[in-house]
Amino acid sequence: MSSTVETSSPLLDGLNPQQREAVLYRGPALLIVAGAGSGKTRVLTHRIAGLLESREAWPSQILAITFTNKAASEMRDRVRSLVGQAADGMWISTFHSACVRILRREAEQFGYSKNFTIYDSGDSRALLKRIIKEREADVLGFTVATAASKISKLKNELADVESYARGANFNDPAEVMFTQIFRDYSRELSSANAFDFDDLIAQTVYLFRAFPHVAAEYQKRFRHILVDEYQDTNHAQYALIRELTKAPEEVDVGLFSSVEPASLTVVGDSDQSIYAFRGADIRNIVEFERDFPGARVVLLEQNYRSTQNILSAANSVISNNFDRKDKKLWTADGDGDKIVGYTGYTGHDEAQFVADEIQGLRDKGMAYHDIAVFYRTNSQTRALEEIFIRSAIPYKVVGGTKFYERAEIKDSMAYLIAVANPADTLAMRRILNTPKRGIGPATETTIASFAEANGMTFRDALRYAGELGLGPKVTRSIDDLSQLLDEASVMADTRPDGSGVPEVLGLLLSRSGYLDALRASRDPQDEARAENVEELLAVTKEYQRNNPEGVLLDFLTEVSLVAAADDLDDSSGSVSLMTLHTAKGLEFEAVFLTGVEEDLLPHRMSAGEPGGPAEERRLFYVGITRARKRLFLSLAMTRAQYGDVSVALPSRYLQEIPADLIEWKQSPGMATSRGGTQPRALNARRDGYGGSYSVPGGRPTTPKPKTEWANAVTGQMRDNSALELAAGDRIKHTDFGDGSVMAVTGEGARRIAEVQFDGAGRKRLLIKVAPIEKI
DNA sequence: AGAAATATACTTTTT
DNA sequence: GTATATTTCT
Repeated sequence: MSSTVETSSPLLDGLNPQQREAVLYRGPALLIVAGAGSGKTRVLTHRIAGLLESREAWPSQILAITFTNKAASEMRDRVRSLVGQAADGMWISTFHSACVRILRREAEQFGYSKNFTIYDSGDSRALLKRIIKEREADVLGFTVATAASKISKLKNELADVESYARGANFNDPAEVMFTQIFRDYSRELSSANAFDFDDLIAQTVYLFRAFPHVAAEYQKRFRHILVDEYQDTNHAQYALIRELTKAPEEVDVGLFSSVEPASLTVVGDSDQSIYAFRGADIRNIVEFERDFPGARVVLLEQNYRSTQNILSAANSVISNNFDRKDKKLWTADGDGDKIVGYTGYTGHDEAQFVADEIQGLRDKGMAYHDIAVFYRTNSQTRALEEIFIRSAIPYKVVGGTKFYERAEIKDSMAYLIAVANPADTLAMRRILNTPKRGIGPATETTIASFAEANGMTFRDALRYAGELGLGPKVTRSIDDLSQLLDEASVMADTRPDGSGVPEVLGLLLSRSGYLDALRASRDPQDEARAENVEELLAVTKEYQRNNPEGVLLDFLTEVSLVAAADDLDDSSGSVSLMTLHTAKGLEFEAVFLTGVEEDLLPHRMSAGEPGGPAEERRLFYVGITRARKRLFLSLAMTRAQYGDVSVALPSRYLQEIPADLIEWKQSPGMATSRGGTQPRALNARRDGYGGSYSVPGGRPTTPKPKTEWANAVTGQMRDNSALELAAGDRIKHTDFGDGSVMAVTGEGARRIAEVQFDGAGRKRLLIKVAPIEKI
């Protein structure tokens, strides 16, 4: 059944024995346990190239699933550089893109039409908001967020309304209500001819299970299925893979199935599982060998990315997670520089450190695009951006508040959706009175009830404006809009003079008066909005240039499925800022991991979740292992969040790194000073995790007294809560020198002094913990 | 209907 | 502090 072909080919050059085995093994199932930086992409691409080169598979028989579109195109490029044009017929895409592709082809099999549109989470939330309001479900404690996450969880478990209702407790009014919400939501989605993100996977599984002849087509077609980041697959994705790797059911009666199940290769690392909150089930990878009996397992532990110091830190952090197979990353390339640590006084101070170090790296010849700054939450970008702008460091925030979430962009997109998928009432309602054309809620209701009474869609009801008994002005507005949509639709379908998406959007934006309304507005923000809309026009042009054959629906699909990491441009010449989640799968010469504080990393929200702190530790591990040469860990003693300032403690994970790996430019020791005893002293032994903590009970070996973790050890800590300060006082700060107090605000532990320093400028200081004294 | 003013939550990570 | 929801006013 299985064999390992012994050959020597360029595809094997420079691979270590384990990598070679992973490339060469042939059999029904292969699990590659790939530690961070162990060359798994290389292994995957060489494996694919090997299959193509030896003619074991045609390109069209290969399905490779990656986590992001960027990873997909990278993989395609690398296979192409190995085998040339043969790479072109393969399916290399994300789970979601692959499912869209299948669903578009098969939609008509089960009551959808192939021009369905995709609801992003914002669309889902908007729909749920309306449903919850209509049902007055908020009195039972339902919010959009709770309903959305519950529905998402259910869909990821492949539950639908009926199966949920079967198990529901009808004596519980909340469960009855939720069933109704879920039912309304599903009904609205299907009547809008739309899928949400979770549907894309779940409905594909449903399609395969309900229509074995459809499933058989794909089971026969795909002979080799490869899945990257397998540790982050959820149950629905797992089920999809299971369906695809079943032996195709032979339709001809009485014949043996002559087609073997597809061969499955999965790559993953349970230590990098960071999407449990999204339904990822680590058991998928842990129990792979049980799921696929006879599976071969190959372990890749040699690391080709990072220095040994970085790897040692990563190993020692992750070893604190119990319930994992022991795995140690190692490199043959030497220790490298020490990890640099810094404790800022505030988030701004921390950002300043990052900016200064980036300039230092730059002076030594490192390019900006080789540097990345990571953080746990998106809101942490603000301080970084402010300082970066002031320091003239070019940067790009990857992901975050996205372009496509802006209202003006959603409006423009809604026009396109209304043309591509007239059944999508949500989009229709959005543009109905955008720009203002005198169609208010009352008119909207009239149209909706007319549509319902006559069994037509909302869109078609617009064609009967004259029969709604409305005023002449409103009737005229509706007519105009309806005609504009028809014209745009004809243009999109027939593409006169080679026109495409940009022309359709241009027509809609100009004839609807939307763009003019923005330009004519006296709200200064509308100028920026108009620019954003023009930016979207530019995006469509770019799209059409890259995809001359692409139609409106293709454009909409692509936009719906972009991942945060997709818009990362390697040649941009700027520093990349992103969340730790977005950073997965990427690598940089130098990495700054910021905000390494309790309540941030691990995030306070994770404390209650079972397995939360362990998942946060994996997140920290992922961040550390992105770095090739230099790693910087930073935190702040105080962090400003929405208005007020709170005291921050160093993350528990910091002490899990051996002390001799970190060189503190400014340690948390003098920074963590708090009043009273310390229930969570920095190097206190913690329940369950005895492991390695970085600070020995005695004196740290760091030379400067400033960098000692002194307070945690000696118990001497600063507590200035008794310090009286008023405007006009002179003070001395250990870092900033002498200065004058300009103002004191706040009360008790929150007292803040605004100080004009003679040498260091104006700072706001939290008096309780500031290293200051009156002079 | 629409704009302006005031109140009110909400802050984890994302395909 | 921000974005959104609700209100009040024109």
